[in-house]
Amino acid sequence: MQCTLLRSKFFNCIVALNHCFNPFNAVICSAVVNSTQIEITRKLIQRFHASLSSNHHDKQPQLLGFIDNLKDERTLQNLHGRVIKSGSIVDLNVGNYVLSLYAKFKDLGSAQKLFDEMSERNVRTWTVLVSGFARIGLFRVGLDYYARMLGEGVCPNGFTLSSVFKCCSSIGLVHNGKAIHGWILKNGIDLDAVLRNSIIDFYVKSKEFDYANKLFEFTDDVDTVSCNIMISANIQSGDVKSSLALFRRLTTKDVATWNTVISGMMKNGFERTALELLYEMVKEQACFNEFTYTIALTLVSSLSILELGSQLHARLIRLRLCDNEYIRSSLIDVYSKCGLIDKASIVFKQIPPRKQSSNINGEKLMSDTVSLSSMISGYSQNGRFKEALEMFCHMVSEGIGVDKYILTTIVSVCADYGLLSFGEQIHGLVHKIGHKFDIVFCSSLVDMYSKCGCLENALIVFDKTTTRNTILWTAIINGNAFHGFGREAVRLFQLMIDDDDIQPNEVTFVAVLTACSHAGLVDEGRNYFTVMKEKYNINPGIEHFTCMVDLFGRAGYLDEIKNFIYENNLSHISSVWRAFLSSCRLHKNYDLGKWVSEKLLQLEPLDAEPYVLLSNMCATSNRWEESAKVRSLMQKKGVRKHPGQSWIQLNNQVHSFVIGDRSHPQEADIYSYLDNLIGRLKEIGYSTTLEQVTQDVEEEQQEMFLRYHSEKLAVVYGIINTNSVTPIRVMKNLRVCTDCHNFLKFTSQLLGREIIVRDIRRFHYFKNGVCSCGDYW
DNA sequence: TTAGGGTTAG
Repeated sequence: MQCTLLRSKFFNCIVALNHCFNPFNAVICSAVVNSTQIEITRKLIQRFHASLSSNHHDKQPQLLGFIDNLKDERTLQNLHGRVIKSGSIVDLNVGNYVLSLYAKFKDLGSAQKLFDEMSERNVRTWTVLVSGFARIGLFRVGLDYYARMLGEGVCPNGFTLSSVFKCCSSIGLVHNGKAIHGWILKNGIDLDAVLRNSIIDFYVKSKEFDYANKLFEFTDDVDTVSCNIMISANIQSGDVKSSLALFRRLTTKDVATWNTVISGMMKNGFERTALELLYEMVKEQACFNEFTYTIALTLVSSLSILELGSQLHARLIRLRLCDNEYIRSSLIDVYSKCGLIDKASIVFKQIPPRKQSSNINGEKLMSDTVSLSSMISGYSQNGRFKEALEMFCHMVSEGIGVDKYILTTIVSVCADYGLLSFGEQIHGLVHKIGHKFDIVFCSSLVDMYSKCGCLENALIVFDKTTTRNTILWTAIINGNAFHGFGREAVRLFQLMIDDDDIQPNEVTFVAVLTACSHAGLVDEGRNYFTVMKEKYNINPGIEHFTCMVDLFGRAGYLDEIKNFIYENNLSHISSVWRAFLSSCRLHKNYDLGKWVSEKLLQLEPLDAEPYVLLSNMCATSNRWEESAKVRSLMQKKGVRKHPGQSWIQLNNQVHSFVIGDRSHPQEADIYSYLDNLIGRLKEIGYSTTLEQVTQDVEEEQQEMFLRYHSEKLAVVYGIINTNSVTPIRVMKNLRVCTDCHNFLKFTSQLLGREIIVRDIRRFHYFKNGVCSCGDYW
């Protein structure tokens, strides 16, 4: 019934369309066809157009009106082609109209073609091109047209100049914008509201807030748009208070006012205030637009409020707004940051087949690069490095342009995954394609080189980065801490504060406390913990408390830890007990370890670590029965140990191993070499360290548990596939065990090989039988 | 006039 009604309504529209050019019909027609019969309507419009005789040129503007309403680019192209073919152009107004529609449809390639065909041009013709290119982000091309326009003696109008100001502010041509403003004043050109607001906006975006303020103050007819720009100006200059005050004073708020203030609060770190304002907006029944939804989703993502994100998603599906690129990428981000990467992937896969816009002046414009970037980053945030890398490689092989966001994410994937050679290639690629090395990318590079074992390269990148911030400094401090250079990390921390006058943040203190802990600098660590609270007003978080426990524990101050935990009300924080337990193991304090594991198990009954550490400690003290009891309890509760995994990158491939792994194509060579190597190592003093074997079994059998640990397999794979001077770099997802540590020391001595192992805590450099950690890890 | 993706710890 509904369908018949719709069809009859549709039929009437078409009849009306065929008989007259009443725009009212076009609106009805557009409303119906938007959701149902757009293809048929398009054909009818084309047929209708074809039936027009050449003396119907006066009808062309009306036809263009239909096309405009229907957003029908194909018919526009058809009309354009037909007119060219018939040789009957196009009066200037029709030409300008078609041109503006191309610009509206963001098809600037066709616009340029038509522009070249036009025998007559006026200021509007030029302005469509200037503003069209500004709208799609090709600001330099827009300015080129502006320069050509001036060269041909055409005088710009307010619309042209508005676009020119947008181009100038977008590519940082502050002087040029100021010069044009001077020219306007000198020539007494009328500043209507649109042009005036464009100039204020230009000054705001160029961070010339004084100029913006002056122009705003001298404005008699202050409108909502200029107030919105000033709210944004205050927010950008960090004056949140003034922007909120102006917002509250404004009686006629539009959707942009709300959007500006909500996104401004969010960008300044006041997410909760932003959320309250969003609810206030709903309460006041202000209408959302696509910008509001994007801002709301970004807010949801930064606060990880999955439920609100899902509600917004449902509404966006109902409103058919999910095809908006901003909304889609924000949705992907919401699901990624809330840990639902598969849901993010579903949203990503709903992108229609890749649209590639015309190739303009050698620049390929790709749609939805940001969604791709969000997806890569989502995979990375959710630990799915392989998928992130695959997606990146796919982009490169398809010739899809990568930008600084994607490159930074990929470098950070290389850091987490320990892929030095891949990370180096990205570094080289950025050099080659001439991307600017911004500070975010550099921080990511410093971190990558540190985490891949190349602290020298991290230092080179750090030294070359002249403008430094807290994150860059923290990355290099942390790199030194991770490599065991605690004193150097502390020295850098002092340099950062004293010489560079950069404020440390909470992460910097985690790095410096870790450095103190690994270097045994107990007094310095205590001092920094106090300084953090008293001088920098940073309240210690879980990470800082855990670092302090680790600091005391490594230094053997086990009794002090107990007091520290209770004095600071930390008994509910499992990471603190975990660090305590590790210290008990390190100092072989079985009784205290048992007590600590019980505490930890009360908090984390499903965490494998306390069971494993406790059972290891029992085994070390030959309390096999107790050790077995712990293991059996673990099994009964269904707790599974996180599997140990080691990997090595050779020739652009990652080779992963687990304990006793037989899946590698070279497994026969690996095992035979390893067995032979262990025999040779025993001749120079290596013996199996049994303290980490947790089973009550015969000694020979115990040794077998250790013999094929994943790091041994990965290192042997490296030895047999590289020349004798290449350092072997292996990554491990757990802490390296005592036996493997011994094995690696003896191997480095026997074979004269440099072996670098990154475990979950730090780097170990094995050379000539010695490890850089000093057997303290 | 208002919108999206990237870096340091865990």
